[in-house]
Amino acid sequence: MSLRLYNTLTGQKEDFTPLNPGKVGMYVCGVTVYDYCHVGHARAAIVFDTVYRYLQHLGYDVNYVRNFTDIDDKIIKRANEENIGWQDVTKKYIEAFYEDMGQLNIAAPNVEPKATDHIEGMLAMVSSLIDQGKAYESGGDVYFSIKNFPEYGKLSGRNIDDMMAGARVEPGERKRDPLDFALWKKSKPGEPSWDSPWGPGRPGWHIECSAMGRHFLGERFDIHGGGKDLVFPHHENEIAQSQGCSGTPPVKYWLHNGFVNINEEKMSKSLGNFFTIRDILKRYHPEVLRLFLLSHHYRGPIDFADQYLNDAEKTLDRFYEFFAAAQDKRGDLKFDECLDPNEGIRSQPFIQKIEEAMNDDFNTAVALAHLNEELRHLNKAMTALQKKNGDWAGFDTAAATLKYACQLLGFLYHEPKNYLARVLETKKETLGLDVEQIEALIAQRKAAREARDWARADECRDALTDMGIVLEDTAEGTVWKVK
RNA sequence: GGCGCCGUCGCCAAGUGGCUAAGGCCGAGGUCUGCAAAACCUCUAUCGGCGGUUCGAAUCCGCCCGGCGCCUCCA
Repeated sequence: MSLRLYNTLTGQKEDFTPLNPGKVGMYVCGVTVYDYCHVGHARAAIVFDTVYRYLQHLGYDVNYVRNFTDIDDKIIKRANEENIGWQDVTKKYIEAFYEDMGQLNIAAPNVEPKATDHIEGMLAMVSSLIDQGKAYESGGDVYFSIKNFPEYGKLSGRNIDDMMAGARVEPGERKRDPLDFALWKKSKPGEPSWDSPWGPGRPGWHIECSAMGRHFLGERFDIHGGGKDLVFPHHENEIAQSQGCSGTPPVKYWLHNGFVNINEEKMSKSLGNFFTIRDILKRYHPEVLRLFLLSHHYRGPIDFADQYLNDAEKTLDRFYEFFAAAQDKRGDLKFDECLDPNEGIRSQPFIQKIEEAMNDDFNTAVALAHLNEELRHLNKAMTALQKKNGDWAGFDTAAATLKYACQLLGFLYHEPKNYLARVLETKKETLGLDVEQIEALIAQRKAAREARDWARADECRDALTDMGIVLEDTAEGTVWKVK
């Protein structure tokens, strides 16, 4: 079975057949850099990171473009509020974006263009649209003329007449039809501007992505992604502009991820119910957030709450604890080296199960179910091998395969001991644990146990239990963790 | 008002015409352990309601109830 994916344009799952065999051109709408990213942005980044990783796993040569919108009303507003230059705003938040993406282990796209570096391409498209009679200049603005693009609405499933009925023109706009949208905006005094045949101004948001996509990926490419909220009007308008210019639908497959909700309402700036990525990462490991987001299908909504992150954390802990234990048993063995490069990871039966799940429109939830099952099998195998001191070769390969599969989904990139230490460190801080007291109690318990004073030993543990601390007696001594 | 989505075990979540309805968390019992923990084993749902189509439906259709999104900037 080969990859099938849900195409917003057709409303169906379709077989994925790239325009050029073996190659994939993919454009994903990035962020407007006027503030820190929230968990909703993280979801989009992680969803398309997963798509990117998986396409590469399948052997495609992927050209992945993700842009920055670095000129926009909100950026200008922000700059005015903070009384700094608009480039200071974009520079600051682009840096913050890279920090967040780095933390989340989002693979870098091939190109990350900024809109302001592609003004010329935008001007060329706008001019072309005017020449073809599909756009018009009006008082220094340029608008796309909806009625000259009969297919308008095909992505979002709307028809022009219905939309016309409900549309209104904002005061100050110079449109012929209410649905016409700005390709170029005349700039007000003091605002950033670029010269154009229609006077100084700046590009409309939609033309940015059209121009950058076309520049890097051509007039027609395979995949265009973004959040569901971009379907209309942003992506609808991209189609109108690009197809208006070239005569060709610009994108073969449109992919859209669902929202992150808080108490079943969309997380958004305007509702004020958002958490920034950096807020969350103060309390949870980045891979916890990723695992949580991947435990749901990418197109559906996700409700966000600490409880769910806690669940994901427990799952992730199990994986790392397994690999920490396996590493102990296997000494200096590097699991990565247990896979025969000549044989190819894709021939592994377990990987084929993962592929079966992922081929079905990136069903990461099912893939995770397989990972959990495999983890259980390997825990069992590890215990059995230890008892019998059997042949570990099969185990090593299976563990290496499991690790590969986890990393395919973007987690298990850390040394198990480092991960576990980092999680513990975070909890010490967030819970304000008194480590000295904990360790003193553990020492007392150790002394009591050596004296075979079980009653006293249990008192120590009970005291720790009340503090939320769980003890584990291992061959190397007693370790503790937070429940 | 227009378009669309969702309602599956206490919680999260796959499954969208037919094997015993995945998986995780929580809970119960067990193996192991001085006792625990971890790990492992076992157990826990007939799919919002009603009606229909079908040999057969959580899965298709209709109606109802409940929740949400887009239609303005938004991942």
